[in-house]
Amino acid sequence: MSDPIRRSTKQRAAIYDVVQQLPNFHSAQDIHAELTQRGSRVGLSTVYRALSAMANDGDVDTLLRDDGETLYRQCADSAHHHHLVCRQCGATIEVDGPTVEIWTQHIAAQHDFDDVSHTLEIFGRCPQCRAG
Amino acid sequence: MSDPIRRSTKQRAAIYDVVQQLPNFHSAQDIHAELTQRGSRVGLSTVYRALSAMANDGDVDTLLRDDGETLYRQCADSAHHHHLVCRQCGATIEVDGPTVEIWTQHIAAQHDFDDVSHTLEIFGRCPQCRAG
DNA sequence: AACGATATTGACAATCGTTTTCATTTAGGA
DNA sequence: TCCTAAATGAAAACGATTGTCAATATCGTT
Ligand SMILES: [Zn+2]
Ligand SMILES: [Zn+2]
Ligand SMILES: [Zn+2]
Ligand SMILES: [Zn+2]
Repeated sequence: MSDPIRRSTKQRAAIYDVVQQLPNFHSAQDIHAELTQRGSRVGLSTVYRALSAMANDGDVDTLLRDDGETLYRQCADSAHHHHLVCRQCGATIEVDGPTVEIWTQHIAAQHDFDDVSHTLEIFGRCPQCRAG
Repeated sequence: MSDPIRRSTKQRAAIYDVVQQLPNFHSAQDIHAELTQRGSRVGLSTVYRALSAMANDGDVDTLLRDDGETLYRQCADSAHHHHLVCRQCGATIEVDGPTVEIWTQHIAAQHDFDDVSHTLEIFGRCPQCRAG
């Protein structure tokens, strides 16, 4: 019933470092490629496992791409927030919307829904990409 | 360059009917199974193609599940709206949030983002499921 | 009604992200 | 050091979706 004791490994440390250092959202395979690039030979399965765990623990944010691929990112803000993401270059800005949070609560209460959560992402084209 | 002329077929009509009649969100495979159940022998590829086209034309709404599977639904409101979805039974309520719409515009403008869109879904447990 | 160009279908294979398997390795407490 | 369970990774399995392509069906034209 209780979760197994978690041991610290070279691999997880390496994965953590990469996620920490990469800007914006990246796929598990991206991160695995980056690790390989850096000479860290870590199995792809391990990368998937580590990222899932980190996301589960709330240590990293996840973003579901239109095609279903999951992207991971280490955000500055550990509290609940959302993202404004450039569709073209992936530039990501963390945004906060107290009003939206309240609104979702309202809607849920209004329909007598329980145990509420929500997903919200804003997509667009950043100034750099518009200029380029 | 121009799109090919679209011809109407038995298969697409059958798919359309099923989507029209099924409540809530369902996967392409769900819909294919329902068609088979009804005795309509339609290829799975055709179901995928038809649903993609319908979604593309804005005739049906789509919802990305956590695991990346795409769900389709025929909504009553053809205009832009969002959903309050029961995590357990899939019961879906269409909701409107003018405030949220304005807020996303604000955020985008504030960061000089262009060509803005957004995704927003609310998940929870409906009263029926709480009772059950 | 028959024709012909081409849009559509569907069985099947291929793709691709992700998960599982399981034998081997490793972390960390005794 | 020793032991046990956690962790790894190579490879296979998985599952949703897409591509292939020969056969079929639609629809404007004759
Ligand atoms: Zn950009
Ligand atoms: Zn929120
Ligand atoms: Zn429910
Ligand atoms: Zn909206």
